[in-house]
This record gives sequence, structure tokens and C-alpha cells, in this order.
Amino acid sequence: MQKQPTIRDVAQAAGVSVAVVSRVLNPGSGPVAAATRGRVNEVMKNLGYHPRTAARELKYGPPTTLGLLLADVSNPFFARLADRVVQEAHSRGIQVLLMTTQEDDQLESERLATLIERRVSGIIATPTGNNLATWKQLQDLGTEVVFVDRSIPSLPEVDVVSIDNFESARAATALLAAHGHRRIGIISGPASSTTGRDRIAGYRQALETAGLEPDELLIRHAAFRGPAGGDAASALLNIEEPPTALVVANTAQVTEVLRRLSHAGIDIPGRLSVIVFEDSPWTELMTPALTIVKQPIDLLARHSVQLALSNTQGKTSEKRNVIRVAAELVERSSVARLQLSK
Amino acid sequence: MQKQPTIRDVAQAAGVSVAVVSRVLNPGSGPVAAATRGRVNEVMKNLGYHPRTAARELKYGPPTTLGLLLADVSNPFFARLADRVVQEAHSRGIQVLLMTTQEDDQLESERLATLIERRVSGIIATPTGNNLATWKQLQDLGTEVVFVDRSIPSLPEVDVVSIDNFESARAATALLAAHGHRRIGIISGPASSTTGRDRIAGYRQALETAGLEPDELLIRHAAFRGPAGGDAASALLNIEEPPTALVVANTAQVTEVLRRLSHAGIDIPGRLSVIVFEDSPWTELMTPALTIVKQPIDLLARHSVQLALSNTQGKTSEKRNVIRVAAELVERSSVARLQLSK
DNA sequence: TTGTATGCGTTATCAC
DNA sequence: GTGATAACGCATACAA
Repeated sequence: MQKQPTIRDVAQAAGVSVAVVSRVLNPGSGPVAAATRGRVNEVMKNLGYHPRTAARELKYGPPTTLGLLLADVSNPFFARLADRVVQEAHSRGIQVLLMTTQEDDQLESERLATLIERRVSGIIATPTGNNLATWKQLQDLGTEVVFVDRSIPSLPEVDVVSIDNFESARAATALLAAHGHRRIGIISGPASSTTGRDRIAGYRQALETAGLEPDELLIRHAAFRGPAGGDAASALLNIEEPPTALVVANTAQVTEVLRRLSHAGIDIPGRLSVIVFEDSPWTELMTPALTIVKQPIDLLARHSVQLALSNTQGKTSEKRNVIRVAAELVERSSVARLQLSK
Repeated sequence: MQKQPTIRDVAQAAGVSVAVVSRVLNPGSGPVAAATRGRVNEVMKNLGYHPRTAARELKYGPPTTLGLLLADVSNPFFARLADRVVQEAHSRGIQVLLMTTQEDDQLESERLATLIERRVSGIIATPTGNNLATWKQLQDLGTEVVFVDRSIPSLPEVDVVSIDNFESARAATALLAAHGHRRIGIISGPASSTTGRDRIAGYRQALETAGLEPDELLIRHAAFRGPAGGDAASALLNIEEPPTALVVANTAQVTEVLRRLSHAGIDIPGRLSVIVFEDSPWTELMTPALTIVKQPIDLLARHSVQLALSNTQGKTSEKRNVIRVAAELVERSSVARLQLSK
């Protein structure tokens, strides 16, 4: 274990001053004789020299790191988002600090603190919904904050990138209605989440358009973590007049709900038509292949990174950005026309 | 956008010197009068002061960041690994820089360069298999390198954490043989990967034990990315004497293979028994529920983080660590007893 | 074209 | 208990 060479070691070995080495390191920052440059580069290679990021960051604020604060990377949706965000960031020479909140305010608060200490230039996050003061502080500090997938209503200044939740849920519900279903259930995220709310709103809209009376018993909220989704599914199936169709709009709970339906021996789509918000390759492999609402993760990632880096680019657009990308309804085999069995 | 207060601003506002503030910041580094401490804390809160990590790192080498260099986070296996690694690291106050290689040497090389520049204390990686010199350099620099899931044979000094690939494949194959199968196919990772090799070796061992003659036609390698897995599956089904059972040991290609089988209308397990290396919740939801080799991701993550941080803990164990954790064969419904239809 | 000196924000060493 | 001050590694005016 040798200790790291510094810019001074390089300078000495090359017989020049540190300033020259620095100029070689940052082309364009000043003139360097071609011969000198060659020699210095040579020495750097031999010594295995690498400039230390921490020292560089100390001089200028570092637009070189970005925080990605997600609820949970084991959720395939967030995993794919992380994957795309990382790729997108790397293509711009930006590094990504990955953090998770487990949907826990307290953890979120701690993560935000370290993000502040690191002076990241931007944060892409799925907020829990609390820590309002900290989010504000972050913005005041000049950190570009971008909420992705969800947002916080009481923080109307923060940029948001998400799918059009309202329209997605509306389209899914409308499809079911068009297949003759009149008892359509929906399992969505917590009522406190914007995502959950918007999807429910779209659902209601579709019902209205189809001339269907909303029934609060058919609307279930499930927490992002835990067995809530399964419980909601069971409850839904046990009401007096159970649904013949179901929209699972809480992405995080999709497998949990399906597991419960499977264990209950519910025939899909014979007894229950199903549409899920999910984009795992597995949805196509199931029997029947699931009709899904597919979120354009690439676009979410690209827009998020772009916004999170927008202060870096100098284009400090003063007004807030809200980007809603369209989700795609992919029809497969889990939706059937309602059999009138009266 | 206000600019960030520094330790000097705090000192001035509190009417003390920076040294005192520093002591308040790092308890135990020196005495501070209780009254003073209270006042300083107060001021810090009011000013919204946060010590800057970059400056701290400049003084000491930073055992505060860890690099996680994965092939691909959209692969659920790696995603869950990332999730656990991040949690594990956070619980120790360590941050994680997430990077992906897309199985590309060149990208890997670039990522390693930035990891060096950041002076991360440790790196957990799924190496592509090249960049040998850089991996060595990293170790010489005192960076703790841990390969997870795979390794590089020509780098015998690097710590490795993985499942027991040999035993896992052996057990899976043995289970199929025990069900009467005599034509057992296997699709594994590239022959260049240790993972792929070990699994094939375990497979061969099981055949031998069962008194079965290995047939090279039944052994297929598939690249981690792209349609290779599907092609391998198709090829396997079209040989003269096709297999009646299949082990899909290339985790990354599991869905691709299943998709192909599904499209080919292969009945599982009627015509083909299947065991896959995969631990997605979806495997249980399929019809039939898949018999799987379940990788103990929590353990992989925990051990990886521990090793990656071992230099920090002062216990610089000089000898190399190779940790192999047992994988679990979970029997479900995709394996059937061979029907003798002669 | 190159070298010198200074500062970035923090911690540690020493006096007071 | 507290306060100056010197590093840490790098980039950059400014001088040479």
C-alpha cells in the first residue's frame, strides 16, 4: 500500500512547478509547451497520479455529483429508474450518490443532511412527503431539487417529473368500462401521495364518463411497503358486490396483490379482469399475460437528470418545471369482456 | 439563493473562534464549555450551517464513501443487491456512489478512474473481467476491492463474495436427475465468467453422480446482455434429442429464456421441467410457480460491505477473503417426474 | 511559457 | 477553555 502521489510529487518529478501540472490537467486553463505537456503526462502515468476530487471540489462548488434519493431500489420500477439516471448522468460526466429512504421520514431527513454536507448540485427524489423545511432549505441553498414520480403539494416550487397519473388511471379504467365492467375496483397508493390522489381522480373521471356511480368501497389505498396491498385485495373481494375488474395502481404493491389473488384462486380474467401499473418483463410471462400501464422510465430519467443539472448549465430558469410524460396502456390478456351471468 | 455559511461565519456570529466551533462539531476532539456549546449550536441552527464534506475529506482520507460498480441495475438481482448494499452502508454512516458498466470494459475503465479520483475507501464490483492493471492499482493504492457475484481468476488477491455456484448448479441438476430426467440442458453465463464456469462444473458433477453422460449439445453459454439467452433456448429445443429438463443458470437471461419457451408453446413442466437462478417475486406468481435457486442477497450485501470497509476498521487482514454463501433451492411446481412415453 | 503565492473549509497543534 | 495558525491538494491571479 503506497501512498498517493500529489500534484507536487508530479511537479517535482517532472522538474516543473505545480502550476504547470495543473494546466496540463485542465487544458485551456493556460498555455503549456508541447514538450512540457508530454513530459508531465509521462510522469503522471508513471507515478499513477490521479487528481483528487475532494480538493477540486473545495475550490468550486462541485457540479459533479448528484443525489438520487429513492424510496427503495428493490422495487423494479425504481431500480430501472436508477439505472437510467445513472447512465444519463454518466454520459454527462456526473456521478450519482444513491440513497434510500424506505419511505421513512426520519431516514429521509438524515439522507438530506448528508446531501447538504456534500454540496451536491442536484437531487432527484421520491419524497416521503415530510421534511418540508429541509426541502425548502435545499432550494434556497441553490441545490436543484427534482421530484420524480411523485410530488409534495405544499411545495409548489419544486420541479416535478412524472407520468400523467390522472390520464393513465383514466385510460385504464375506461378500457375496463368499455369491456362492460360496471364494478371496477382500484388499489392505489396512500391518499397522502400525489400519485395516489391523481390516479384516483382519473379513475373517478372515467367512471363518470362511462355513466358509472363511484362506490367508495371499491377504492382502496395501500401503503407503499408491507402487506397492505394484499389486504386491500382481499377486502375488495369480500365486499357484498365485489368488483369484476381491478386496477392495481400502486406500483409497489402489484406483486403483493397478484399473490393474494392467486392464492385466493381467482381466475383472471374469467372472474376478475386486471390492469396493473408495472413494467416488469415478467408481466408478459404470466398466464394470462397482464395488461399493463407502462411507464416510460427512460424519459422520466432523462428529464429528471436534465432538470437536476439545469443550474449547472447556467440556464437557471426561474420558473418551476412540471413535466408529465404519457404512459402507455399495453393491452394483453388479463382483461375480458364482462360475462352477463344473470 | 443564498450562499452557504462556513465555519468562520458561525464562529463570528457566535463570538468565538473557528477552533471552538470545530470542537463543537466533533465532540471529543477537545473541551468546550457547556454554555459555549449551546450558543454555538444555536447559531449553527439559525444560520443553517452544515460542515462541508469536501473540506473534511481533504484533511483525512475519506472512509466515508464506497463505490458500487454493477453491470446493470435494471437486472432485479443487482437491483436488490444495490438496495441492500446501500442500506448496509448507510447503517454505518457510509455513502454509496453507484455506477454501471453495462458489461463494457471501456466504461468500466472510466468508472474506475473516477473512483480513484474520489479516493473511495472501498469498491464493491461485478467486474467485466478486464482492466486487470487498474484493479491491481486500486489495491496498491489501499482501496479495498471486493468482487461480488463473480470474480477474475487472474486476480487471485481480490476478495470475493458470491454464492456457491458449483454447489447451487449441482443441487439443481441433481434434483432434475432425481426426477428421472436424463437429458438435462443448462444455459449459463459466458464461459469467460467464473460464475458461468463454476455452474457448469457443478452441473457436470451432478450428471456424473447420477451416472449420466454429459452431452456438449446440452450446454449453452449466453452473454449477459441481449437476446443470446433466447437463442440458446431455441437452439436447445431444436437438437435431435432435446432436453426434458433445463437449468437456466444465467440470471440475467432468465426472463428472455422463459419468454422464448412461452412463445414456442412449450408446456412447463409437462414437456420441459425448469429450474431458474432467480429470486424475483414474480417467479412465484407464474403458472406454474417456478422452482428456483434463491440467492441470499442480504448476506452477499452484508459481507461485501463489511469487507469493503475492513481497512477502515483497522483490521487490515492481510490474507485474501473468499466468502461463499449457500444458495437455497426452493421447490415449487416447474419440475415434474419424467414421463416414460416410449 | 513558467513559477510564486494565496485561498477554498476544515481539523489539529500548539500556545495562551 | 479558548484562540491563532498551519496543513490537506488543487487551481488561479499575477509576476517573472
